Amino acid sequence: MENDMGSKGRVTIREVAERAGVSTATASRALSGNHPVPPATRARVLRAARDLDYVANAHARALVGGGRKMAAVVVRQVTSPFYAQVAEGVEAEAADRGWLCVVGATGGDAQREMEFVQLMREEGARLVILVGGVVEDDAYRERVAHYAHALDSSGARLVLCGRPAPDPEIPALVVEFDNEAGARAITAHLLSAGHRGIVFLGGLPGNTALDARVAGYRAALAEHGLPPEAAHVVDCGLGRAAGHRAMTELLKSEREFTAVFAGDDMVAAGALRAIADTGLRVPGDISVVGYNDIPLAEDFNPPLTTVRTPAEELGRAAVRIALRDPEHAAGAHHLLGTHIVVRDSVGAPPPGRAL
Amino acid sequence: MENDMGSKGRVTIREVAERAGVSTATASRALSGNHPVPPATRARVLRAARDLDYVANAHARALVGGGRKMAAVVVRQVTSPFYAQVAEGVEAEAADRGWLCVVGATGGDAQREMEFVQLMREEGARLVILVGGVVEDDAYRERVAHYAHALDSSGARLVLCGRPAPDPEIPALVVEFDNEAGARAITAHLLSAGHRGIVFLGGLPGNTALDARVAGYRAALAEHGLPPEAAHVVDCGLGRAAGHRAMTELLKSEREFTAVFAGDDMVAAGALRAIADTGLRVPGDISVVGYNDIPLAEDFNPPLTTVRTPAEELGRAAVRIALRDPEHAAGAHHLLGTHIVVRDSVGAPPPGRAL
DNA sequence: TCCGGCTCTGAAAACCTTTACGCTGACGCT
DNA sequence: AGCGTCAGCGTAAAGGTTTTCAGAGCCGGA
Repeated sequence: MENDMGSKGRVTIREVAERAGVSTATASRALSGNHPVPPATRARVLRAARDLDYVANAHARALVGGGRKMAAVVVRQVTSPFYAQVAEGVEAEAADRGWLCVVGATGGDAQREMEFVQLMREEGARLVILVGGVVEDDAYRERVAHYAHALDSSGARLVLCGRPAPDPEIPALVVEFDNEAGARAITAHLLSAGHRGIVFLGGLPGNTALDARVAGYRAALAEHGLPPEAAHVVDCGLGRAAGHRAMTELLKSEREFTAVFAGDDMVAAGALRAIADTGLRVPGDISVVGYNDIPLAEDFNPPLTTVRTPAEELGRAAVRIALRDPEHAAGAHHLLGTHIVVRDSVGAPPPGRAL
Repeated sequence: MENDMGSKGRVTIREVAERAGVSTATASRALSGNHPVPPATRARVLRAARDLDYVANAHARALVGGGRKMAAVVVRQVTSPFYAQVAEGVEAEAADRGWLCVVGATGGDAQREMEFVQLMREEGARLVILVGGVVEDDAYRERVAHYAHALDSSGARLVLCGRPAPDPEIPALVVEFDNEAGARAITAHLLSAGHRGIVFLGGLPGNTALDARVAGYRAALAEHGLPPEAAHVVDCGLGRAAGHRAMTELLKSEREFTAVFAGDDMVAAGALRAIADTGLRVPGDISVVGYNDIPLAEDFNPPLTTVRTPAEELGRAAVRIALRDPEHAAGAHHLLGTHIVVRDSVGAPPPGRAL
């Protein structure tokens, strides 16, 4: 810093070595600490590097080292609170190990997902984390199988967060929440508050995460001795807008219900607004629960009772598990637990409308 | 893909060249399209590359090419809705040009910020975007000056989003919202609704973004002929928790007021909750406005009147501007406009408490 | 005294791609 | 026929680091 090199190119290890009066080999060893070097020499090299403001060239390093400490996390969009939390977890766990974390947003487009994975292969990422549920069709299965084999052949690991592996034999690792258990728990919560007419808002057939929640919802109803017809699933998909639209429809329909189980908190946000728009009260007239416990869920109107899925922990777990069992992990399936958090959006069903 | 190489190492351009019956130079030219090559040869090379599932090694490419198309965006935390939007904008604009985008989260720690910038220098990032207001002390000025010179000397660009350049001469570019104008506009909105007792919740002296909002707030009051004492700034800083705490304090104090101008939407979220906790109504008893218009602001209770700062556009603008004027940009200062969005959290002051 | 082994260090290879340079052969013009 | 031009393509160098291999010097033990 004191003698800033006005020259254009970066300072290389050769110049550091020269200044310290050693060879590049010794300089490299002193700088990387990879191989023992006598303290005096080491100090000289470090001093020279500091004087010249030397920064190692990560590309040269990666070129010889074969790969690099880099993790990639790909989500639908960064602005979704849930995905953002997962990404933050990945970033944090990566940073803890000195790894770099790059994030890609696909906007839900398979094409962009493929391009991004390809880019990561070129960049030599050693860990690719695909997060977010998805509808599992043939195109999906083929795509993921391709990723898995391609990454595996270059020594990288693939982890699927909340989305299924197309085949247990594939060299990929699955880490997700136990959606069925979570959904069962929160449905039971509604049931024990006295609700019998509970509709599930936000189904998306083929999306494994949502399908699991629907399964948990049905299971809870069955456990309470309700007939299968008691279940009513509105397949409106996710997002605030979808929730608002579907809830508005639902309120205009003939359907009798006293509680809504939203597929995730954003759907719940839309549903709450739709309910408020018609002048009904939550939880006085209708109870609402969500899923995921996004950071602002407690600021909804009213504060939302929901299922807490520790998203940041999901991200951390993904990299931790992937890096822990380098060999054994392929095909493994990890389930993370959830718990419900009770706020103010659930009450007893209104006397007049109890079924 | 059809003949998957079971070998460990990646397929190199040599193998592709060999299979296509050309030299590596020709293969490189055909693959990169950087130099004209007869269609027949080109097709043979592309075919070979596809057969072998060849992926270029980005490191080797960057090594010889000197640098790489990579942008870095560093924020306090990815889970903050505002920062997430900015990051998404950067990612989108970068992706549009085939650039890679890496994000770093500092948690507000200067140490981690420095480490991350250092890492970006090693990685050869050509664009580093520091986003988020910050208290401008000597340590900050020195740090940023160091970043700017260090990055500049290796041909990379530094842009500061919503934070000040320590010195107009420094090789950095500033892109931010016109905080003063936005704050003045929304304060005027409260004034024209009849409010005279307006407190600003969320000051953070030294933080230039907040200071500018406070300045706009004071300016609007002055323009309406109110004495300087009419201004009351609570320096509680940002975040939902801070807003909740400060609002609770404020309600217990002697201070007379009918409206609250929260430093950002998260502070407003906390304030709204604190107000609801005491049984007061918004906007019946107190009006509240926020700043930033985060995606969930319309789901607050009540939907929040706030200032829309197009955060994604800020991110896009940062990379667009930085890449547009490669040379001329140093020291430039760009201001982005904002506008207020009116929802339901502002009403007339209650008759009994109007000042 | 001699030798085995140990520590420290340097030369050079390897990593993979791009590109400057130069060669060959074909074609057209004079 | 001779020459200039140019397309097409290969050789080799360059880019910065790590790591292997081997040499040099030294110490202790026999």
